[in-house]
Amino acid sequence: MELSQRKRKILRAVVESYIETAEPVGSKAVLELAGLNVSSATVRNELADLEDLGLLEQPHTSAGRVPSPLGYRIYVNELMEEQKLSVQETERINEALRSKMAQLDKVIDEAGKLVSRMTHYPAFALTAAKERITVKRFDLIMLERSAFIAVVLASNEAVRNKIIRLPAELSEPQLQLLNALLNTSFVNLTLNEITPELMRVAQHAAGESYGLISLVVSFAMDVLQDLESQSVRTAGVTNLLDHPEYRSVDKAQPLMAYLSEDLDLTQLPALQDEQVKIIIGPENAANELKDTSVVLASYDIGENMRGIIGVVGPTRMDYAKVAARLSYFTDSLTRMFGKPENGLPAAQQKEEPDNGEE
Amino acid sequence: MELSQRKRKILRAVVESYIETAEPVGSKAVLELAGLNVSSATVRNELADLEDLGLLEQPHTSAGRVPSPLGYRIYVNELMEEQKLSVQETERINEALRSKMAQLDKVIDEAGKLVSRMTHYPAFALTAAKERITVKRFDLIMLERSAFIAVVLASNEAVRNKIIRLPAELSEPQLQLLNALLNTSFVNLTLNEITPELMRVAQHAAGESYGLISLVVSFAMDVLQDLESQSVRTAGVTNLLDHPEYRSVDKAQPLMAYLSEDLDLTQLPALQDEQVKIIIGPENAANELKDTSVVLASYDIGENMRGIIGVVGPTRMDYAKVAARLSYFTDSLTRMFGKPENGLPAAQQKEEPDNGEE
DNA sequence: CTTTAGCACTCAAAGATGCGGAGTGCTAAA
DNA sequence: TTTAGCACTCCGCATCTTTGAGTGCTAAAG
Repeated sequence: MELSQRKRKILRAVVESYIETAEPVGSKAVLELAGLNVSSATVRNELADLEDLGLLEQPHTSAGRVPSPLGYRIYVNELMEEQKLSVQETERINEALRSKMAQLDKVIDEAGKLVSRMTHYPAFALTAAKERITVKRFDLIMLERSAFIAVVLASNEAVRNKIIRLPAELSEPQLQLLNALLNTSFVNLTLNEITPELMRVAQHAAGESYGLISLVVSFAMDVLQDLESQSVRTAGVTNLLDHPEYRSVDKAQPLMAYLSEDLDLTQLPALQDEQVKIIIGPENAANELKDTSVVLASYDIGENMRGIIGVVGPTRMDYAKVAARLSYFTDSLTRMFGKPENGLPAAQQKEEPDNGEE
Repeated sequence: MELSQRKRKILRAVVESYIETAEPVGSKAVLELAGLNVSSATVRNELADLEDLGLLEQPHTSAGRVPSPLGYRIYVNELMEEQKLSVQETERINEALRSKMAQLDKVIDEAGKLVSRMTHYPAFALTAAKERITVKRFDLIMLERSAFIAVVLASNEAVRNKIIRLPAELSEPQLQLLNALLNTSFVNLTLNEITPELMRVAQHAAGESYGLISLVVSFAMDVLQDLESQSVRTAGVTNLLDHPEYRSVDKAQPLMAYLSEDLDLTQLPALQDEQVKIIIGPENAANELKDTSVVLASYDIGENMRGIIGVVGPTRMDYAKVAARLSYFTDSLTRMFGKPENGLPAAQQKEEPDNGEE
């Protein structure tokens, strides 16, 4: 479908005005905004054409026009101009990243908050493993005679630990033995490769040990589970209330509840690398989002993890602004977590963005 | 101030009816609810008296009565009946505790969510150290030639770790030396006892080491800071919208923003042991809460940590219900985290509610 | 002294009415 | 193809009215 230059100008004017004011746009307003040298009647004819094409809608006869989802789609694909961030703004983002993101664990949490604050829309953030995660190494640290710390290093460089207490005492050599056994039998296995049989065999090899093996291994399994599971975090849900389409509680409530409680990630579309994806209204798989738009972007944490950040807002969302901020933000994150090329420079910066534990 | 028996009955009827319906209560309604054998005119006289005493208010002449904050206070202190939880409900709570709270770290998070779900009001949860926390022990685990894991065991039994990468290589003996030095110089010190001088001295004692000491120690300081800082978590904020006093966005928005972003804990009153505290409307220190009530209860995690859980709602909150659930919940938590009396029974249960790390 | 019945009064909430204005579609002329 | 003109539509807003729940007061009864 080819639109005339004038129609494109008009469509763009309608979308941008509606984004700004949330009021239906009339022919006179278009005239000014698009800077056309024709009369309002001409514009009206064009508007009627655009409506026939399904790009605009009329809330009722004799009201101005409002973009339809399809209209937004065309705007986003063809008419929208890339927004540049101001230097100020990029600095604010960088500053926030530097100070808040030192701990890997806090990334998801803080990322959502920051993006939400930047855009004034609710945001969510999640990370997911790119591949199955395994235990790279076990370390057991003696604490007292009847307790030790189990430290698990996972394939994605995450480290987790737990104090394990025993119903009996244990000697240092025993612990060493156990440690060695773990490091030979349970390393480089994905979650479902760790079978009960394997446990039984190892148990047997260890001789006694009060089911010690299984205590440590089941902790390791918890860790793997946890690392592989996507955890979502939602932030800034109350921002919704600032936008006129959610001034009524009846409108806002279901969406807010969905966002803060049942956000369903399986409904997200696949995401290409390095790309901002915009999903407009009914394009959303989730019913709760049929009247809202979602802007998504992804970032990489090292080699094995990837995260997604999304912004949710009314279809009348300022796509240009949100997309610009989101893509700058995720780019910065990816850069920040870029793997140290040769294995050592990370520690040279004063605050190392390394793999840390909470 | 002594209230006649009849006045007490009437006050109670007004409060309970208003709690349930959110509508001003008229003389006829009181008549039925309180089961009095007098006429409505008599009740009207009594209502007028109660209003003079400052326990009731009238939204406008010729509307029914509504409890004043003082009225709620008297109701809470003298008239409210302890609610019993149903067996079902206690079972639901216990079940949730068992399955969700295995990890210490998740307690705050989950506690807020659970309480919010139980009460249908927003809830917040936090923990705080009872005393200054110190590092009990350091362990350094060699990873590769230029990286190791630092494991810090804190005095409250929390364990934290971090991978530390170096700009140069390091031998196992060097690492051992470093480890020993840490365990002699930086153990049992509170955050502000770790001075720059101390660091310099240790640095010097270690000879070279590329500022390694300071890398590990500053990580330890981060950990101490983190463990001592109160972290708050808010949950179920959107529940507010279910209550008629927040049907208008203008009412709901500021409170929701306050709860999810700037909740200020310093404004909480001190809390006695084992007690549910109810703060009604203007009794709150924070301005944002002047029109809402807060129900607080505390629980203990082992010996050194204590947590607080709070529920926020309109002054017309179902105090009896909320207080009952909250106190049952915190009691259960305290019991669950009760220190293993003799040091070993914790591991005997199948899921040990022990000190774990995320 | 307390309680009651009766009555006039008040006020919010909800419906009815009317008007102004923004914006349209259509027609006929340029 | 564009434009001016005009009748028409319909929302939003303000005004007015009605309704009904609930009050306070008074005067009589217990």
